Amino acid sequence: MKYQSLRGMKDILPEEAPLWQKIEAACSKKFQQFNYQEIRTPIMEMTELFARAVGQSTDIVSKEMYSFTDKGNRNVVLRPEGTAPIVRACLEHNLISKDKITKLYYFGPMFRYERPQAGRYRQFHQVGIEAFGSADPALDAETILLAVSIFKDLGLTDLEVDLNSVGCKECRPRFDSRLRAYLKGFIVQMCEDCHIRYKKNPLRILDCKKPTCQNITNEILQKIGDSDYLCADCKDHFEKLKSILDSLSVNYKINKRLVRGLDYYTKTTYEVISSSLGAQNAVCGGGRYDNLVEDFGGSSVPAVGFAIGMERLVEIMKLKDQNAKLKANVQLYIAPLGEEAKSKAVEYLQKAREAGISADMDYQDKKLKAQLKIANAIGAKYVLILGDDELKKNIVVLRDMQANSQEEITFEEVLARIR
RNA sequence: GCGGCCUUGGUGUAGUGGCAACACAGCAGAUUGUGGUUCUGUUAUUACGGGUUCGAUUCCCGUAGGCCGCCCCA
Repeated sequence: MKYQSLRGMKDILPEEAPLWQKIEAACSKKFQQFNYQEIRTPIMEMTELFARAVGQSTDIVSKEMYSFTDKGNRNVVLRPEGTAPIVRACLEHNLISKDKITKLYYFGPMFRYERPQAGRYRQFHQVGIEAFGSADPALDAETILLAVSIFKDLGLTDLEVDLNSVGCKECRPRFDSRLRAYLKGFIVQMCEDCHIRYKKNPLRILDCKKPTCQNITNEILQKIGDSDYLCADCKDHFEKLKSILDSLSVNYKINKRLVRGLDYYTKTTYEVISSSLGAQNAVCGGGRYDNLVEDFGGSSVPAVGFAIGMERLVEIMKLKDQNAKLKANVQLYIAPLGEEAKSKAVEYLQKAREAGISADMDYQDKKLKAQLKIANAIGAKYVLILGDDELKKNIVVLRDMQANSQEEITFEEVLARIR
């Protein structure tokens, strides 16, 4: 084979596309119920946008961006995530302010130059939401509930919501230095990556999966207690969020090791994870980002949002529902026999379609037998057979494929019958 | 970016240092214009490039891609 798709990119084939459509439909229905509006931003942005929002030292920015210079010598990237472009668009078009709530959703491809693996692609798709204008934990809860209800609508039950708070710009630095102090004596025993994290982002050490590192952090997590490291405001926010979720009967698990890799998160962070996905188990990730709008030069507008990974969601759906494949359902298949019949068939086909009937015909001059075979394969309900005899009599043979019966009627009667 | 495993028709799988096998799908046919069953035929430069060899699909090296783990995340 001469050409193949680029590494980490994949084709969504007709067989799988209906599943994507089903998911997209379920999402947009929910978004509307929750009063979110769609926004579509370009897939390319200036490099700086992400360096600033996501964080210079994060993996996404430091090694995973598809960046290049365009013909005008601009530094551009294929977007690695959806939040930064939306904040940019909102500020550019004045969509947000601290006096009003703005709720948006998006759907589209994202790009990260990583080593591909199951559930991890270089081009992948996210559906996500962003809600601007309120620091109320009830809004955090709304976003979590929205994600959960989408999964529920899709019939997915074995998912787990992990919840944490990473604090704000007041308490996070304090916690970082407290963590460093705790870890100081143990750091020599820890892994290489944790040494880097110790300097760059000590919170991430909690997220390390190596047993030796976890043993050390286990003790620390116990010492730290429930949410002692948070300031009064963040602690109150976290407590309120938990009680709202409790009152809504949303199941969640506090996971103090949940630290997300994007620098803009403050207070609430959460993930929805599936046990059936292997290492790449997060189907949805989100949280609050109260400083991002201000960092981008806007006024101080708090915000919260999430993103769902489409490929991973599709994967779970496929595991759950092996026979989710949908056949094309054509109502009428026209089978002409001979040249004269073919031109009449083209005319009938167009009339049927204009009447709102999904219809198709043979374009390969196949024998009747072969045409019926195709009609059967595509799941046609009726086949209209048109040969010299029928042309003479100005009627058609309408065959009911399920009932295994057929009759001679006029084309007008066919339309009336099927419609 | 690091480590491990893998790559044979459209799909799923055999197999051997000497003609590449099977199933399913596809297409064609089984006397006139009738499908979903049956039968017959047909469908591959064994991922790509190089090396060893009289001869490589098989052994070796490289490349590409996939999968798994790390990292990270959706």
